[in-house]
Amino acid sequence: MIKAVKGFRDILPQEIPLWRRVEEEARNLFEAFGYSELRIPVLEKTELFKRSLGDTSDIVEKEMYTFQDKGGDSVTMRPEATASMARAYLEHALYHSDPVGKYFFFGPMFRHERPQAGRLRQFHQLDVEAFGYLSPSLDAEVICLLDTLYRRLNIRDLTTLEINSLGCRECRPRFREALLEFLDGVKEALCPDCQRRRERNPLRVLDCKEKSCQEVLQDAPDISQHLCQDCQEYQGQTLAYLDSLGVEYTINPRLVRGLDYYTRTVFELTTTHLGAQNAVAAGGRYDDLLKQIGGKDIPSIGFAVGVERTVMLLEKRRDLPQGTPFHCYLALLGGEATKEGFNLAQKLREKGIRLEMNHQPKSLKAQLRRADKIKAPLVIILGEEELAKGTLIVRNMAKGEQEERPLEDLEGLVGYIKKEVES
RNA sequence: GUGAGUGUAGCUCAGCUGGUUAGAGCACCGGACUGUGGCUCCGGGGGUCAGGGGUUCAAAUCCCCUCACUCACCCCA
Repeated sequence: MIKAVKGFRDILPQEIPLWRRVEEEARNLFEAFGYSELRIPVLEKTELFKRSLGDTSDIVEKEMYTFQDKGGDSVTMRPEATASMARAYLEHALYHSDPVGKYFFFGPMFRHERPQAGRLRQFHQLDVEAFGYLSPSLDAEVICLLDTLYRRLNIRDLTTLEINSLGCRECRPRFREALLEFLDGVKEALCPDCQRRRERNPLRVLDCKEKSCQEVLQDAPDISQHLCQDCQEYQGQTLAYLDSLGVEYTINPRLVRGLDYYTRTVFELTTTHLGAQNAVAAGGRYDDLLKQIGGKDIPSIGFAVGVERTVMLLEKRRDLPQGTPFHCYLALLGGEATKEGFNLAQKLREKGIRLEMNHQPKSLKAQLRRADKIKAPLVIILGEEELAKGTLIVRNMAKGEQEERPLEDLEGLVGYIKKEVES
């Protein structure tokens, strides 16, 4: 049997209500905060991701779905949305019509990783980007948006918000130097992974999970001590805005993000409820990215929400939303009644009744059993007897009562069904 | 890419140190109740025991290989 590709999965009907809950809550909230939906393509030129994520990042080095299209171009299925959003923003010169561009996106991302709990090769992100302003109140607003989303979803208490500043193009390199110097002195004591990180992305050594590394790092330089005056003030103001809103967060000077393009404010929403994958949403400021991919020098900030992981948190709650219920089930007995019922079903559906009908010659018992299974509150019974009399039976399943009504009175029937379903 | 674990019905699993027709619960279909659901009782369909090879009189069970899935490392949402 042909099965789905590894790391790619179906989202079955019973899971859909939770997905819709997340999507709808997010859309409403994003729009309330002034963001417009912008839909980006699945495929981009490979170059876009190489330039934005950095050549040495794991995503670019080994996780991208990259191939040659028929024209010979190297193209890549997007592993994240920010680069594409920035590209679209620049390509359409949206900065001409408005100094600040606030956009959101929802869709699948692709990374060729080994799947495990909370990690798939095709996964979904909700993505929020604000292009144009370098302003602490904007940073605080973006973080507050994320905080509000999880409070609305009633899972904020399952998460922790961590914030840090990575510095700007002035002070970040200086910190990097200081860190490299320190790591050079202790390199023997580092785990093999950190030996490698030291070469490729030294900041990443800071959040190594290895206990021995964390001990060695006790005396590592602290980024907050290396921030320039501007960055320090910027972070101070951002945090002050968050404090004034009462957003709960912790400052984590060891928080570094995996992607190269981040500057200044970075943040992560993590959880301990999802196995080894603890990041639920994450983002930060990327003031140099737009220039890096060949555009104008426009400061920006954004974040991405892992939808599967968020849905998994929602599943921790017992108040799961149900799917859309039916109004009624149409049970039919006999060939003539089936023909008549087929037309009746369409008439009722045109009137807005959510109706499922029987399609196979089955006993009334079997049809009622199915009506019960799909939780239809009402069953319309139309058999040869009713047809002969020009009537039909409407049965209220919860009450176990039923009444006979004239077949011709469609308006009356619709009104009756709606009234019964309400009660 | 590395490591570990697990593969028996649609789902969750039992099947002891090899022993005859491979089981249960749930789900599905039907009957008891010829046209009235849920509860109960009874019955039914559904399995190349992941695949291949080996050991043996005999393999779901032991050995080897392959594949798949899961978890973890790595990385990240």
